[in-house]
Amino acid sequence: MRVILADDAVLFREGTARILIEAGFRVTGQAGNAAELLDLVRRDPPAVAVIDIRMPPGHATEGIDAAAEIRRIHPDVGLLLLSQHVDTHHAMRLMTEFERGVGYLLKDRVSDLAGFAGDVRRVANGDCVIDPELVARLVGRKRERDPLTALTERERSVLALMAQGRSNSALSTELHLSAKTIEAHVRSIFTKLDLPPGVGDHRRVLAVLAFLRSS
Amino acid sequence: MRVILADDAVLFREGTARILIEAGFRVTGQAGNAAELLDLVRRDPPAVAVIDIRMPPGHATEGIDAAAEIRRIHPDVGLLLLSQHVDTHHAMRLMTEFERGVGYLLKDRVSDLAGFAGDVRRVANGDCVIDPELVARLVGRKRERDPLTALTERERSVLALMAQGRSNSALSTELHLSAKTIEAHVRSIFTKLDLPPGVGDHRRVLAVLAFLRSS
DNA sequence: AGCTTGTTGAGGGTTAGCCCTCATGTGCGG
DNA sequence: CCGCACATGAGGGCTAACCCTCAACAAGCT
Repeated sequence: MRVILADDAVLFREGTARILIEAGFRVTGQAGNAAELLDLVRRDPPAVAVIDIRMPPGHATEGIDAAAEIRRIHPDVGLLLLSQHVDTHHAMRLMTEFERGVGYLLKDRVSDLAGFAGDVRRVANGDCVIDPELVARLVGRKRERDPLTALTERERSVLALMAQGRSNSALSTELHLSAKTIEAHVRSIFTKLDLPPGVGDHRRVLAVLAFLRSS
Repeated sequence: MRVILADDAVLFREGTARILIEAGFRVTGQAGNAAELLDLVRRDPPAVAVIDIRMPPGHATEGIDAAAEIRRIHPDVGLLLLSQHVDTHHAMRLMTEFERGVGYLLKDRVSDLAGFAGDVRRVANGDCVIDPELVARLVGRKRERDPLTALTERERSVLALMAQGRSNSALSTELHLSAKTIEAHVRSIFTKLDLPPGVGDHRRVLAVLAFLRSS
């Protein structure tokens, strides 16, 4: 069974390649970023692609985006997404966008090589595989609302940059939006995070704190 | 050359083991936590131990602590510490506590397997190896330890309240000081935390982030 | 077609929080 | 006594970030 690996962390990617080879897979390619991954898949579609969610250049969702593109051009390629951290947003997106042949595992929680190889095969065969802790989180998350779930994708991007201590001007430049648009998003974030104006509050800092608590 | 690996992330550890075996090392043991690591080293001291800094149970500094213990009981065992993130505190501790036969590399920045194997050998041979980015950071950091140590007691109080998302007005009320005094302290905090005015920076948020990182 | 949501952004107005200079008083150490 | 650090705070000036209303377009759903 042919597999392609995508992860910018060389040590991890090369190590995983060797593990999969030992388990009987044929690693037909390795990519360090999303563009290389798409190239490799177009050239020679594997049974399954094992993809790190965060890859260059932005280290945000390039892995998932590439996975979506792969699903579009090659619907039969299984997609196993690996992540360093629990992220229910990514998991939710995966579960809703992909109906079959998809997996989402945490790098640090793969405790058994044979099990891992089995998961890769299952995904290649069209099954869905998801880390059990994520299942629990998703179920548990239904009740307890993460305030950040109320934010749109764009708003979350804006807030992530705010949380890096970026100014509105920097956000405007980095997201290629006008200052007015940034202000509109910031205001919406405050509203959705239930941060009304208060004499004693520094709402931007409070929004950043909410973001950090959620990550 | 004999090597022991310690990392609770099975996928990473097993993959790294295979890479080292291919490079000619003999992996005489693998540990998932610090206690197992110490057991293995005591039983059969290797030439070098490759250790993840963060391991169970606390995922804080168990790797370094175990390394210190190994250096105590087997001073000739090389110690290569691996970390997921740049952390100059850990690096500083390593450089001060261990004079030779020590290395500190970032998992995500190992870009070349042969180079990695070479680093492992160098550490086993008593050399010191450190990620170049960390060198740069350390050089820049020589002067400052924890940035917050430069702050006066009063400034730390002010910053703590800022980090709760409080406004200057609230600080003024809660600390029974004038608005002008609050401003003076905030300005001093920015200066001491080396946060000069920058078009792209939101300095208050950056100061809060520095506080949170330090806590 | 109508409605809703999300994205983008303009116009106009306000102010909290920043910036600078200057100053006083206290405590400590040489 | 002098110098320094810390704490406090005044006067004055500036602007990034906030606030509001309004609007256009696209996509998805009924």
